[in-house]
Amino acid sequence: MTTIRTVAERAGVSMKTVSRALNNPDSVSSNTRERILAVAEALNFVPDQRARGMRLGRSGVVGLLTDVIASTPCAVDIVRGVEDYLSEQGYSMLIGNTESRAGSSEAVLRGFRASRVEGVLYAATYHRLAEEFHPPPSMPSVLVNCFHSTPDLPTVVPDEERGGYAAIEHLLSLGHRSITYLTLAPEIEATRLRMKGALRAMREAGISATTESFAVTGQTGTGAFSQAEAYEAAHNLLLRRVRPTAIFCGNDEMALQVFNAAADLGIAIPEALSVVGFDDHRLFSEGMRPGLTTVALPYQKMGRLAAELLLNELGGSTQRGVVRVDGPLVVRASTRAVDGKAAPARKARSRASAKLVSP
Amino acid sequence: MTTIRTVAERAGVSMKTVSRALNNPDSVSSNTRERILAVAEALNFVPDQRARGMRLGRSGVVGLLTDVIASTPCAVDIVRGVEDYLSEQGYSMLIGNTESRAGSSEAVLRGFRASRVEGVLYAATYHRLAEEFHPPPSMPSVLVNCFHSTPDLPTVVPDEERGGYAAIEHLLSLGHRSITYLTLAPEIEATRLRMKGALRAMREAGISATTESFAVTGQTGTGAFSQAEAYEAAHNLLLRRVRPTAIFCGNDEMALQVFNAAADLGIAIPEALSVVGFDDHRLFSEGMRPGLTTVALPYQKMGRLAAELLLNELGGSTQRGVVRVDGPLVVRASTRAVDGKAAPARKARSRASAKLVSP
DNA sequence: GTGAAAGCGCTAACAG
DNA sequence: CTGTTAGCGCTTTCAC
Repeated sequence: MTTIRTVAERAGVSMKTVSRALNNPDSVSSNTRERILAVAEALNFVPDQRARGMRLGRSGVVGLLTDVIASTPCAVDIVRGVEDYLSEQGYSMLIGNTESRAGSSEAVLRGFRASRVEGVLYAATYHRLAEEFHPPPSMPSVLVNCFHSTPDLPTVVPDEERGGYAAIEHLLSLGHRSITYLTLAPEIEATRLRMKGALRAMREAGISATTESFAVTGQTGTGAFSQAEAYEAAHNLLLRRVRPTAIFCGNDEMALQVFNAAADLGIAIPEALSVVGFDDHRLFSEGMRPGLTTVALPYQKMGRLAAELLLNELGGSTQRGVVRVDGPLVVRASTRAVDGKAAPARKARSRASAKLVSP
Repeated sequence: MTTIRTVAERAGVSMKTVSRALNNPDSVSSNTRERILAVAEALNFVPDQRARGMRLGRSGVVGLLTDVIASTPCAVDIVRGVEDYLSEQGYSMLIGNTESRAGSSEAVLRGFRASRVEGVLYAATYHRLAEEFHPPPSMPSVLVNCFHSTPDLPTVVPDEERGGYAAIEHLLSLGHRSITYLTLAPEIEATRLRMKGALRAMREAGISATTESFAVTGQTGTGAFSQAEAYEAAHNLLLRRVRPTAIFCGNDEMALQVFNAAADLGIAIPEALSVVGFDDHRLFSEGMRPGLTTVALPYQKMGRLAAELLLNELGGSTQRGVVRVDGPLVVRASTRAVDGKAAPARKARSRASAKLVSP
């Protein structure tokens, strides 16, 4: 591996001049600068980030700590967003996973400290309280897709309330009045917030609704086996004497179970029933027939923003508190006006699903 | 940040003795060792990996370069597998994404070189030829889920041929004789290899089949919009005068389109049609009704193995060539014997889906 | 505009 | 068994 010394010798200057030519070009005569850069290029010289960092007192590395990233595949978009921004800013990203070490993040954080990361991002698989993460003092931290009871940490989460509002507002605009919310487990933060937004939309439309009259719990836990529960809940819901004309689901998987239950009962979607999902897992929402209208979770944007907050904090900013990021409602073919008119498509990609409707 | 010097002073020994106590405990009297470790613990001392690496001539860091990780969420399991093994071995992992820099991996690799990574893993989103990756000389590299025309690189890929064989063998064991393979785009490597395995299974059962008689192309590209194509292909297939009793699909999304087409035509799965998928995207395969029998892609195992190969190579081993990793056939409820008997469940988790069949 | 020396935190080689 | 010296590759004084 060629070093700055080799470059200096080959260019006939001192090491420091090479260093200057690379880091502060203006402080070197353009003559020698060109020569140095040419030599560096020819030797394929890349300065050692570690040595540089040691001298400068900053590593140029940020650590990303994730919980069980596997269970919600789309959460990788968080990682992408983080990586995008960090690389734009000349930072490198170390990544570590809590799961591998039996739920303890201590070992990973120790590794991060050993690499002298300048800050840490803690990303959760789903929006939740993350008390298990103990932000190391002297290591600026930002929470992504989770939050802390002591909210003095910068935090980036999806705007669940707006999501719930947007979904219900959409259904109301299509003329639906008999709407049910098939929720995720009630103890989940997302459930509470989306409910709030959904009820607000109902109220604003002059429809009286309470949590009790409005919600059916489709999922009592966060495990993988809850899809059977969701099917049963949807099935029972669709057998009610007064059947809703629209169902808003806690996530896209649950929407799929609503599709399944509706198919088994001979209820056509969207003709006899409109369905809205949440998350916009594209494999689902574009693959289902009809294409699923759903609220997207803005994971990539959240990742970017979180990285930005962290780097700002490293730069001296002290912005604290929670930032809520808006996710768009993606209208596809699973929602339709009660009088039979199709919902207006709002996104280009809903065309693909539209084609699926009448193949 | 406390350094080894502070620890040395507090413990009343030299820096080198502290170093020894940490890295080569036996070379220090147990007496002073205990004292040193206690002080280090109390000061929350973590040695600077960068300084250590500079001195030792090894960074303890490996780079993982991915292409467009977003499009196939389950490929994150590769990352998990890699991270698991690396952290077990005391390595850190830098991660970089090609996509962000307009398809060029040069910038990311430069960053890796700057951090003096000891080796690089290149992971692709789907099994394919990856000529765009130019393994930097002097940086040991391993390919994951992709391969190179000059096959002197260690390479880890799924055993597609065995997967195709396992799927068809399963259907044959259920008595199916009229089987069609709804393939991914024919130019994809996976298609060719699975076809090979599938045809071998047919031949061994004494059934004559050729690519032409056996295959229907359900997807001509790798883009997201191909689901409409898959639906149409499935639809046409199911309208044939002699309809197959079983369909083997190129992936789980296509299996979903087969479900959709079958539902629209009033064909019951698995009673009148058995369906096998590929990938085992669990959100799909467990969420579909009936649960989808599918061949799992062993991404996590592949990641682990690739990391292992890389570390071995760093240790001097020179194992070259392609390693194929086996993925299990996960039997759920979408396949059934032609005479009506249910398929024997082979995995515990198929119980969940089994419940979904008769809720 | 450029160079010499010192030091970031650590450890291998050589004393003692 | 333990301490001293030198140096990994780089950059910041402080001279010239």
